[in-house]
Amino acid sequence: MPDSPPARGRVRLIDVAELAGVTKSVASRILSRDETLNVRPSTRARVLDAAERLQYSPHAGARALAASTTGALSLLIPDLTNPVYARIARGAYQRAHDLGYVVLLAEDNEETDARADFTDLVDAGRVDGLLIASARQDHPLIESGRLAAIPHVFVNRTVPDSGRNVTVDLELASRVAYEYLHGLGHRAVAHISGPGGLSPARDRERGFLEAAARSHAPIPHVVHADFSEAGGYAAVEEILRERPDITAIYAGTLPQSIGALKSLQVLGRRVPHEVSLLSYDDLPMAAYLTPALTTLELPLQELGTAAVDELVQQLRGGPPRDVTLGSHIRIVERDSVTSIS
Amino acid sequence: MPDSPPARGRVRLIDVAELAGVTKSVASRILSRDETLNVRPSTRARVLDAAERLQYSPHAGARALAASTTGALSLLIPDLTNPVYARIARGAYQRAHDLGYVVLLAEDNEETDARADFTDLVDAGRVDGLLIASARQDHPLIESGRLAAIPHVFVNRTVPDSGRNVTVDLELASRVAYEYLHGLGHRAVAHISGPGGLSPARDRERGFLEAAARSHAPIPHVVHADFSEAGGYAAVEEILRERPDITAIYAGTLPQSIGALKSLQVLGRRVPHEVSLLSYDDLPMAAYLTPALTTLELPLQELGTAAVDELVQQLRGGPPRDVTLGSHIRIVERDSVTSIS
DNA sequence: CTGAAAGCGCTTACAG
DNA sequence: CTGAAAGCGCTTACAG
Repeated sequence: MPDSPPARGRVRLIDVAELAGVTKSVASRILSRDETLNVRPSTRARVLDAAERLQYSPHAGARALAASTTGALSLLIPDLTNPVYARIARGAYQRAHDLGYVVLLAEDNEETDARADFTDLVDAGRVDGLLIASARQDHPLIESGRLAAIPHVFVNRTVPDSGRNVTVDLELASRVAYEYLHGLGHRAVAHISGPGGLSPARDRERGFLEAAARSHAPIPHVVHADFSEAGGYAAVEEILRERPDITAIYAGTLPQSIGALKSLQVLGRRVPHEVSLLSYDDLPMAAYLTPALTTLELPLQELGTAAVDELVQQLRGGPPRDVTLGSHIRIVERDSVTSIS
Repeated sequence: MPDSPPARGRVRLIDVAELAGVTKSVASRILSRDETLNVRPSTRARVLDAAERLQYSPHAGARALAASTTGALSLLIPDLTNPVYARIARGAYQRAHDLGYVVLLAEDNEETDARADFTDLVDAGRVDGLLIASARQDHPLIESGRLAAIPHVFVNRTVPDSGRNVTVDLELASRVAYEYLHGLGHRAVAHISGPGGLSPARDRERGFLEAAARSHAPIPHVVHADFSEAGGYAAVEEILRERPDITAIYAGTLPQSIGALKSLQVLGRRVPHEVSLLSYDDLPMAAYLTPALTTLELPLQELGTAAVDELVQQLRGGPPRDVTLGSHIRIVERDSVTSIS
């Protein structure tokens, strides 16, 4: 018959220590998997067993105070409604969990107060490190220099010279995109990029242009637009006004593609027979649009995973470094792209 | 010339106390806005000023230990990629921030380990309360009884007899939907509901059926399907097979609507001329589909706000209660619904 | 109106 | 191989 658990309140380290017949010190070291510790196997077993029976879970705050380590990471994303980030987040959650960390997700964009988030999470000592996927130009956190105080990585964006960018090889991805279109005979192609100088957009754009140059093909027509349906819609209007000869469009995000599709339809250009549309990033929805979208599939979950790996390496004293993911990039062929006959 | 901040490490309560020339006790009480405290206004001002100058931010862990209060709430959502939850989350974040809480978002579904999340967040003492929007049947947390230990509310779902459900009035919403279709002359209508007995789906369905009964109209044909594009696609196939006379369909989620649209098109039924499609929940994307989707707009952000309000009331000692949001429900008319001529 | 002191639940040198 | 003790940064009765 097992001992009855403590009458009320949380079970503390002292409770498991007493159940196991040791002191807090030993119990603590055993439970935190201190490798340098030499204990009799039977003692270890008793402690582990006691913790199990009492369902012991250490108080995060107490541990944070004593060891100045929280076991938490924060993931800052620019837009909760964007599925791209949801998938990065999943990869991050899962890996963090496996490594014994919990990840706290926060939305961080122009409407949101980055300073406040930072205070609530970092200054308040709730997290050990930051995964920053919030693609803002001149991000206030970067400019303020406050990031220096805490380990961090940039995910899916690149901050020049930071030496801690974890990204998909967007140039490679865009090259794959270009060469796919080129291989189908398209020469008059356009690209719907992002607004201003956001790094993912910039990299996609550069890769696309370079691939065209490498093929000695005409320079693609690039249009800057919001990462939204409305952005894609307006971009297509502009493209067709200035370059009515365009036969293929490469859009930077799925919402842009949806807007582009609509615009093409309103303007009476049939997809793919008159204009082919290739979308960046694959999602289930792409298969259900009309026509079903041909897309570029990217290793987003892996991106989240890699970002956590890098951050945890830093927490363990390793140096920050850039990581670029180049595999798992492929075209998912559906009905929105066809060859030039 | 201002005093220089402490040389290194975090600034602590004792630092601001010393700068202000008082003890930690007083500083603590002033900074935590203890209403029962009588201090000379000048003392209060000195302390507040010192905290400001030193950029003092209390250590969350230390506070959690001493006061057993964390200032954090956790929002559990079933699917990060679903924009419905993103909008609830936004409402929640914003209100929580205004009330001095931080909200920690976590994805909680079948693939995820709810027990682990609970341990990491609740047992570890990282949060004061839970906002549970994860619409799972027989949720392990509910069954285990572990929720009894922590204040919580259910958001956008209803757990019978829990007395702490914060929801949009889905029956009302579905009644609005039904009456809209009915008013346009539709009598042979179908509803794409959710899988099994999930509470939001059940409530939508009931409201829709009741509205039909109240109008002495034929009973709508109800089909159960996954909350996904594939679910909507399959549902339409089934509907048209069994009830080829249907003139209008009411879909429970936007992804279902996208799948339904595709299915209708593949089966050669023109929308809206042969079949009208009304979608639950409005998002920017709806306007860019073809045809643009007529939708039911819901107060999702308000739902997040209300949920936080209720949870915080509980934290302040108030009793849990059910809250139903009935306003801000309206039809956004676009091109996927037309009248019976 | 303000201060001294205990205590929240841990970790971690330091002893033995 | 194990224990005693200090200390992390707060809050909160309790005194005065």
